[in-house]
Amino acid sequence: MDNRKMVDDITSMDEDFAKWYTDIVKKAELVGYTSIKGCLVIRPYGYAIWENMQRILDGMFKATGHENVCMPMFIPESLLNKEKDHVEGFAPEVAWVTHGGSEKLEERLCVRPTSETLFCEHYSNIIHSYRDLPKLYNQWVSVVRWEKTTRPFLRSREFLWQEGHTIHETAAQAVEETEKMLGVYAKFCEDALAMPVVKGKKTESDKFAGAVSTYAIEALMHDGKALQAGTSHYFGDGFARAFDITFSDRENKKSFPHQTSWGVSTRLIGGIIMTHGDDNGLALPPAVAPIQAVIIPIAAHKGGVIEKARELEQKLKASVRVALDESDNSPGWKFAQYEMKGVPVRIELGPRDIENGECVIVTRHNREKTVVKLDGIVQAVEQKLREVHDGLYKKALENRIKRTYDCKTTDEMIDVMRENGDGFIRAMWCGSEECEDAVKEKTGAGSRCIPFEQESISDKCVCCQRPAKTMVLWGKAY
RNA sequence: CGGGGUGUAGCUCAGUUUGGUAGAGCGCUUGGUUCGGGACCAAGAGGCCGAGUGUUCAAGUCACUUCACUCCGACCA
Repeated sequence: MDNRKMVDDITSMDEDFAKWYTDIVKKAELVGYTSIKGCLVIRPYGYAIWENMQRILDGMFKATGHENVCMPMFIPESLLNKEKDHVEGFAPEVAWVTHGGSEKLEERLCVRPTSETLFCEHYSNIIHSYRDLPKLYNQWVSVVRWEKTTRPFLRSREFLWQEGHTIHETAAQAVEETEKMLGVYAKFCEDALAMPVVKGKKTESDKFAGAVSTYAIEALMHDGKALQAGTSHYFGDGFARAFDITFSDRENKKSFPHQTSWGVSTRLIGGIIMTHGDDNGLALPPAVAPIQAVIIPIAAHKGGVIEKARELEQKLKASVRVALDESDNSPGWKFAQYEMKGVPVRIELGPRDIENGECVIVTRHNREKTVVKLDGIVQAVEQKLREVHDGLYKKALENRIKRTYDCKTTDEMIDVMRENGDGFIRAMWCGSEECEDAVKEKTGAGSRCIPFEQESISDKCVCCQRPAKTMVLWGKAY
């Protein structure tokens, strides 16, 4: 394997990970800046990744019985104010519309930071009987949160996402939905994005504004920082009471329904970059890569090369997202270019290969070269795509395992992080908010989640040494 | 929101200290030679020096304001 760095205008990730990240999003043509802080152009290559993610996720939502809808982008202030915790959580970061044309509005409108309130207003209009339940809705929209610090994909002021909103007859059904959708997200991250995640529950202080409980999937990035990759919330009947959503139940009594919401966003693209990328650029998981395989003709001016390359392209087209680069850039330039863009598989085809009835296949994540017969090219490329997915997943999982540490005291946490850099720390917790805050204060690592898969590291709290209740996953977060 | 850094050609940057006709490399265009890891030669195009106000005979350069990007914190899902 050849690990030389082939692209010298990307900052090395070991030297400056943050700079490396911004270099990648610019050089791989994922985003462009605009004159509004934190509002980005998602360029065709970046958007194509999102479209692939959407297509796969949308299929999973449909398969679990959900319907797509679309709510307005404005929320009247009075509507946002109806649920106390919710408005307190979101008010500091909403953008307001105060004028229509030159007329000042009677009531200002906020640009949706999330759409719970709109869904609730709608539910109150359409739900009357237990026969109207459940409603399993989802929408693909953008939302606005006026963030102070912005970073492409990871934290922007406007971002694309999907938000699922469901409403159920019983609490048990809503809890089941919350857990089911978290599972869908975890499966998507692992099967489509090759990104291993930890499923867990958020602590009280960290849950969504207005939720009874919040579940999340947490991923560990290459630099040891955690990324919340998706969330799923159980609301109980709190929103229903605040918005007066009622139905006649099976005993003909007035009853409050139970709700959930869940979302993932373009932030996942940031997660892909920081999970799989290296000093040569992006490395995209095949399932979402806009181009899965690129054909590079060698000595394209020589007789028969271009014709053979086009023939190959046609053959692959049926089952692979394939591109043929006929530009007159040098082969070396193209190698570097497509590596930077993270294309999983490269096919080199030159006069020598054609003579032998073969071609060279190179996989992005490890740069391994394989010579294959042109006869079996389709199967060979499909096989290589699976290898890239598995290779990316394995590499990411190994990074997480290597960077996950068990600690019994906060001093141990500090030492571990100083010696090894950031990562996940598994440590016990007594359940008090004071200790949660103190750990963050002392170590810089906050609570990421209470993993579903519990293990007893110790019987005492990592902070106060009183009896521990649960194991918590701690880490520095994006 | 606090602290640092940066805005000059499409990109990366020099020029600012000491005010005096706008620079380089890469990229781009045209033609030719090349082609198995970022090729070479020749000719060309390309700028309201982030925006605004001020000082000055004269501002990329000095002062103030503002916007954006970026890093570190705080906040945040």
